[in-house]
Order: sequence, then structure tokens, then C-alpha cells
Amino acid sequence: MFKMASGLKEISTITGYSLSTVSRVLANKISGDSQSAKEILSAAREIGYSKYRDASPSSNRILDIALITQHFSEEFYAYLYASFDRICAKEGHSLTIHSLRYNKSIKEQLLYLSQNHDGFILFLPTLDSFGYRIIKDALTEYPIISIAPVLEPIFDTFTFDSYQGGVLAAKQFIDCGCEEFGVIHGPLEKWEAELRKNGFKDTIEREDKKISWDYRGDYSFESGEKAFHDIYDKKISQIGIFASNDQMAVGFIHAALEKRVKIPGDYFIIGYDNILFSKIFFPKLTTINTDVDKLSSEALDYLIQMIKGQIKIGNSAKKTLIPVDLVVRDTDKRGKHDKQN
Amino acid sequence: MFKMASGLKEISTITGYSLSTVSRVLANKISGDSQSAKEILSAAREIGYSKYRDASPSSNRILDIALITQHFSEEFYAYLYASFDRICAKEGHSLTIHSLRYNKSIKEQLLYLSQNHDGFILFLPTLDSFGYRIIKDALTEYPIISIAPVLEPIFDTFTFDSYQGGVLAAKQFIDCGCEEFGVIHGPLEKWEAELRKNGFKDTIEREDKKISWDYRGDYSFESGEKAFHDIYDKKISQIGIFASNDQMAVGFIHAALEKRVKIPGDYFIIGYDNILFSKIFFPKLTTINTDVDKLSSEALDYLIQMIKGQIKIGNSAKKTLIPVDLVVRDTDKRGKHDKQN
DNA sequence: TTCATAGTGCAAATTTTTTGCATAATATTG
DNA sequence: CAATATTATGCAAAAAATTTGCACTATGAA
Repeated sequence: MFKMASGLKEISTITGYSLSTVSRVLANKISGDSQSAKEILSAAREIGYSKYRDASPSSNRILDIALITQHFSEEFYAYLYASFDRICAKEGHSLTIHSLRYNKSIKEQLLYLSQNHDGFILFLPTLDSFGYRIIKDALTEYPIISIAPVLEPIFDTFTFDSYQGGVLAAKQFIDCGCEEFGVIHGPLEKWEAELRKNGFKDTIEREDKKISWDYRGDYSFESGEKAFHDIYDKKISQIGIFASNDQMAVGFIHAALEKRVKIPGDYFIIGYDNILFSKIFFPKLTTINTDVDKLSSEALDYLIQMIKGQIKIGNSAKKTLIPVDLVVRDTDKRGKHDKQN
Repeated sequence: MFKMASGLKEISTITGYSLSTVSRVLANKISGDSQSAKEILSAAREIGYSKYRDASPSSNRILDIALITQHFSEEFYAYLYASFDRICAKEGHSLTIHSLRYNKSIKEQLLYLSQNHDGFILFLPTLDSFGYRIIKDALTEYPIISIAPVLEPIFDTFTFDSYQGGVLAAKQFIDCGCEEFGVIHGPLEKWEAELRKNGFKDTIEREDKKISWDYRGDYSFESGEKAFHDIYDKKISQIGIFASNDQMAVGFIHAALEKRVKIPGDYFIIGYDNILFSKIFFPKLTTINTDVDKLSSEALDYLIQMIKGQIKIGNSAKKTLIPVDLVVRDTDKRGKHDKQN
């Protein structure tokens, strides 16, 4: 098996500093910004000397950050991981990705991970407040942020401004002279789906108009198809529809095309997410785009400040909303030949 | 900051065994299968006692396995991660995912990771033999397997049987009475794309027929569209086409439908990968399915045996091919109402 | 120039880990 | 079933690793 003697002696040999100096750096008795400290910390990390993690988080040493989630076989997850990794690499830190196991205690798993990492980014959309509470209590003083949308955050949270997404969709329809409005909801239990819809609804109502059709979907392609059949049977048309995600929007369009219904024309639709297929398939979907790199970058900067002690870990959890933007393609009122933005 | 005294003393207190016993377990002087060893190793892992990794890899302790790749924002990566994680969870081990950084020495990054992990699964499709050689030399004796398709593997390698995929596609067309055959290649530098095509070609030629049209794509949706325009301009039709991946197949179909060309009917097409959209869009794509769970499971079992010393780490690299299967949907000759399999 | 501060190495002090020895528990064999 | 290995265990001594007191050096501010 692969062996590597680890200890102060080895670090001392590698760096050329005496045992005492090495010891003091690792015990935080020498400022982490000094030349010696940098060399010693980097050597310590390299040989895997574990006590190094307690040392000088305020210094410029490489930080080990864990993104903690539950894997899901969806494009979005691949995007999220790639984005966080890219941003993390830019800052010179190291990112590892972990999926929580349901058959084991969450607390135990996180306690273990906290040994090898300097801070956590949580993305646990299915965890409830109770679960977050347990984590908070198990790891007081440990730097943790969350990027999952929740109503009452326990940790400082960075999420997309879903409400604003709904507002943008509504404004676009209104600007284009739409008179009728409809909504395809996401699943009830998803907090961000609720916000998307509310942003849309509130904006429409502020203009003294109202939502004349709605349908409760579950984010799936199939539920988008069903939504179309619902509205088609009701013989409603000439309506601007906001779907809570692109999959449902694409499902809606797909079902519509089979019935030779025109989009845009008979129906106008705006989705949410800007998935790969929304820009490939015809007609190209107008949608709300989320800038994942921006989320990663803000979240990471904040976490790093926390780790370095520049932000203290408190009990109140602040929420930061990352703006989203409208990508005008072909399915909103204006159609292909009259773009804006 | 979060603190946790670590040392034999603490482990001794937790488990109730004497310091000597704890020391001996961690130094492999007591068989890893004994009751005491299990308790001590598990406590050691929990408190993050680093030397525990040198101890008893042959025992039943939880193994920490690293999946090492370069993140990419594609559905497939999310699938791969989720699959490996699921299988790993089933075996009771822990998986972490890491993306290599290009601006830093690969050797250094892997040496660091080897400190905290018991073995590596490499998925580095863009790495050349030279790069693999460096890794092998830096980590002799360390358990590593690869799941990236290469011609001359340096590490024991598990990949899908791409060649067989091509064979299956060819057989399906032949069984359906196709007389003309075409291919949309993947990019030249991708070894598995070459295999897919060769399996198809060789099978066709064994029947004394030949490929009458081919097109070099790059795996993208757009190159599938271009492929259609190429064949359409050449006025070839009534031909069975094997695309090296689903994205190109879907692009081809999409372009064809815009020209009111019939699929199946004028063209028959089989893709490769079985991506989500291939089963959603109309016409539903006949394609080659890869069983990612099977790959994960075989690869992982093998790696675990390596870690436990049941398979010795040698210099010759063996290749294991995981079978693939044909998913008959609507775009091959038989069409919707006459399925087989 | 003088003083304060931070970093350094040596060697002594302290803490942590390993090991020799005696004994207990368990498995193996005739 | 007794006799004999084999393995696990704890205590205390030995060894190894880490920390700290002290003296000294370099650097920057007053």
C-alpha cells in the first residue's frame, strides 16, 4: 500500500524550517501570512497532515470546500457542479462533492466531512427545517451556507430570485399587449415554484388583469403535455402562459404541435430555467435564465469570508437573491422576427 | 472554530479499549476483522484520525473512494455521479467526486487526494497515455481503475462495449430488411465513437453489403442537422442510418421534420446513449442503451477487491467491456406498431 | 539610534504513541 | 475433552512526536 510518513519532522525536512517553527505555525502561533507559514501550510496539506486544518484559516492557504447535496440524474446538477468547481478553481481552492445517504444519520455524515473540509455549501432541496436545525446544532461555529430555496432559512442562503423571474415573464406578456394570462404551476411542495408563480400573478394583478387559466403540473414533460390538453379542451386560446419550468413548457409545445396549433400565435409561452433543449428545439423557447456562475461566485465568496473569520457565524440567517433574466426567443408574443433584449 | 481533540486517547475513551489496543489496531497488529478493530476503526474515522487510513484495508471498515473526472455540464455526468453514488451507498462505502484542475499538476492533485481516500475511479476521457503514465508512476501500489475508453489502457479499465452497440444497430437494420446503410460518425479523437462505427460497419460488410453514405459529425445537435442536409441534398433515401450518439440523431430528425420528410419511412435511424429526450420526443428514437449502474457496480466491486488486497496491482491493464442493449422505439425500420425485444 | 514586534532555532519539558511482558480469551488438534 | 496454539488485551516502560521557555535575529516604527 502507498505509504507516506507524516509528521512535523517530514514537514521540517521539506521546508527547511525547524521543528519548533513548524509546530508553531500549525498551532497558529505565527501569523498565517508570513512566508514560512505559507510554505509550511502548503507542505502540511500536501503530505496530508491532518492538524493543518485547525491552523490559520485566515491565511491564504488552499481551502477545502464541500458541496453537499443528493445526486440527481438531471442536467441541472451537472451544471451546478461544473459551475461551482470552475469558480472554486478560479479562487485557487479545492472543491469536493458529496451526496448524503438517507440510510445513515445526516449528523454523523456531516460531522465526518467537517473533519476534512473547511466549510460546506448545502444544496438539499428536500430537507425540512427540522433537518436543517439538526445540522445547525451539530455544527455550531462551523462555516456553512445553503443554496436551496426555503421559506425560513436556518443558514445564510443564496438562491435565484424566482419571484423576479415571474415578474419578468408577466411584464414581457404585458409589454407585448397580451390580454389573457395563464399559469402552469410547479409542484406544491417546491417553494421556488410558488415564488415563480406569485411573481407572475402579482404583476398581472397590479395591472388590474387576472389569471384566467391555471394548471397544476409536477415539473415533468408529461405534465406539460397534460396542461395543453386541458386548455385545448377548454377552447381557450390567445393567451400568454407562464410555465414554472422549461420541461413543462416544452411538453406543452410538443402536445400543441401535434394538434397543429400555432405557437406563437394561438398560444404564447415563457418557461423557466433555460435548459439546453429550450434553445435547440423549434420553436425556440422564450425563458427565464438563471446565471449559475453568479450564484456560485457570490455564495463561494461569502463562504470563504466566513471561513477566514471575516464574517461571524451567527444565528440569524440572511437571504441573498441572485437576479435572473429573460431570454427572448420565439414563443412569447413578439415571435421570431421582432426580438428585444 | 469547530474543535475536536483527536488522538488515541480519545478513541480509547470512546471505545473503552486501552491505549495499547487502539494503537495496535491502527498499526495493523490486530486483525481487522475482530470486534475491537471494527469499533476502533469506526471511531477513528469518525473523529478524523488520519492514520486510520493505513490500517486494515482488508477489514470491513468504510472505504473512502474518489471519483476523479473533469466536470462537464451534461446530463451524462449527472447520471454517472448519481449511479456511482447509489452503488457505493449500497455497499456501505463513501464516495466523493473531484474535478482535476488544468492549471495545476495532475500528479500533485492526485497525491493529495490519495491521502484521504482508499482508491480512485478515473474518468478522464481527454487524458492521453502520457498523462496516465505519469499518474501510474506517481501512485504505484495505490488502487486505481479507469472507466474512460482508451485504446491502450494503463489502468484496469471498465467501459461500455461500444463495438457491440454498433453491431446491434446493424443487426436490427438487417433484420428489418434494410438494403442501404449510412453512418453519422462521432468526432475523430473519441475512441469510443470509432468503435461504435466499426461495429456497425463490420457487421454490414460481413453480410456483403456496404455503407453507402457517411458524415463526420462532432456529437452536437447541430452536426446532426447538417448531416441531414448533406444526405437530403444528395437525394439518398430509404436508408438505415446509425448515429454515434443521440444528440446527432435527434438533430437529424429535427431537420428532417422541417422538410416534411418521414422518419421512419424515408429514413430510418438508430442513435446511441438513450438520453432523456430520446424517449420523450416524437418520433421516439430507437437507440443503444448503456446500463450505467452495471458499469458502476462492476467497476466498484473490482476496485474494492483491489483495495482489500484481493487483487494485486500489476502492470498489465485488463479491459472489461460492459454489454449494451438495443432499445427499439419508433425510428428504426419496423416503426411504432411492430416492436420486438 | 532606540524600541517594539514578529520570527527563529536549540534544548528541555510535555504529550502521544509504541512495545515488552504477563495474562486472558478463543480456536485448533489429537 | 484436555492439551496446545493463536490471538487479543492491559499495564507500565520505552520511544517518538510535539510543544514551549529562552535567547537571539531581523525588520519596521518612533
